[in-house]
Amino acid sequence: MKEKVLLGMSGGVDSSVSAILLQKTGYEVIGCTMNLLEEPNEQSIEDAKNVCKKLGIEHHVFDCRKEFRCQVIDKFIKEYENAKTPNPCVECNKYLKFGVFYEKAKELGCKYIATGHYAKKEYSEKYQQYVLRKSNEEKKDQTYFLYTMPREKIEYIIFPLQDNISKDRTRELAEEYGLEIANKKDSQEICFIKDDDYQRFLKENMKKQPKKGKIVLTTGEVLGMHNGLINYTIGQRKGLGISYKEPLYVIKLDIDKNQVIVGTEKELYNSELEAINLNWIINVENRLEEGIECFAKIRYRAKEAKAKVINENNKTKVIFQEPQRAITPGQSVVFYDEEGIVLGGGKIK
RNA sequence: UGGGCUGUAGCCAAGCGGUAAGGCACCAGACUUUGACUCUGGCAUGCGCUAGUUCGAAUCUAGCCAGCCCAG
Repeated sequence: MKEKVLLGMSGGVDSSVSAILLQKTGYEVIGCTMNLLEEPNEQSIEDAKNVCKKLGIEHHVFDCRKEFRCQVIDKFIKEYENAKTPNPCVECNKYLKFGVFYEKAKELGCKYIATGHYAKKEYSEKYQQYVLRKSNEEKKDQTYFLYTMPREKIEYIIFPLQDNISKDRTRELAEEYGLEIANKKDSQEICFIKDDDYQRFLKENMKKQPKKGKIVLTTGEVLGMHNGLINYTIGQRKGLGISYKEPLYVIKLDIDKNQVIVGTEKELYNSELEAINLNWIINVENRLEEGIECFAKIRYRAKEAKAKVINENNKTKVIFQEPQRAITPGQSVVFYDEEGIVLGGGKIK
């Protein structure tokens, strides 16, 4: 009997091609689209349905609006209220894909769940367990968003694209199989903000309105005014509206004084951070007292950097060999071993 | 009021007789399953104003205007 897989389908190229690949491998595929938004993207659902129809597989739409609202959107807003810079995609994977979606799969009698992520799952002899590993397509690798995956669930997730060499190849496959969405643009920006204007979104959805405050140079010199901390993030250069002899970047957001602290590029570098809300995929917690040597990545699209993760005074510190640029509270830090296997990750405090 | 200095794009600023560098800011695009960063491109027919000298003036001359400083 064929094993049943529940595949999350966004209506995009990656998840559609995933459906084909799963089917070819011999799974019984059930497609599903999670409806996350108050104003659903009908086109996405339609596209996913059409692909399923073409392949002759079942398709379901799950209403996940409530979970998405409270686990992703509300948290996103709250983080900004605390002068952090959240990454909603990380939360969405944690609560929706590995949470709601996984439960739905069980209800439908599926042993596995699958997504169109660019990431690898494999059994590791070294760790004697299933692991998450960086995709061969380094540029598209999405393991950064997936580190919250519970250790025991890894065995049951499938990334059909994992042996695929590239995004271009994915599109070729879509073309070969005659999928109409083969040339659909990659998704990007924040999915729940239609016009990509997250500042407007926050102003409309925050309880307290952002307050004006001072923009201060690291020397203490006041250079101008800002329209609310929500409009800024660490490392930001654009939108400061200040002219200076050299480019200025946001170094720090001071929530108590309601100030944006700016400085020069070299003031952006730091060798240390504190991580919270950690999730370890590989069981290395017992080595945290002595420190774990690994490669840490502080933002999507950043290069991993040699670092040591160590517990000190009940805090988890990450100490980098080379200072890192613009370490930003609210973003995630993800740890890899030398082979690109995800050890775990956490949030930057 | 006398003496000195300064006036180039939104800001800073080169230029010193040969046809307006650069930086910041801003705008557009690329990149991107978050926000940033980054990259590429755009951005003064005109140099406080008005005359003049010159083949040619932001550059020299005169007058005027504005700001700053020092004297009273």
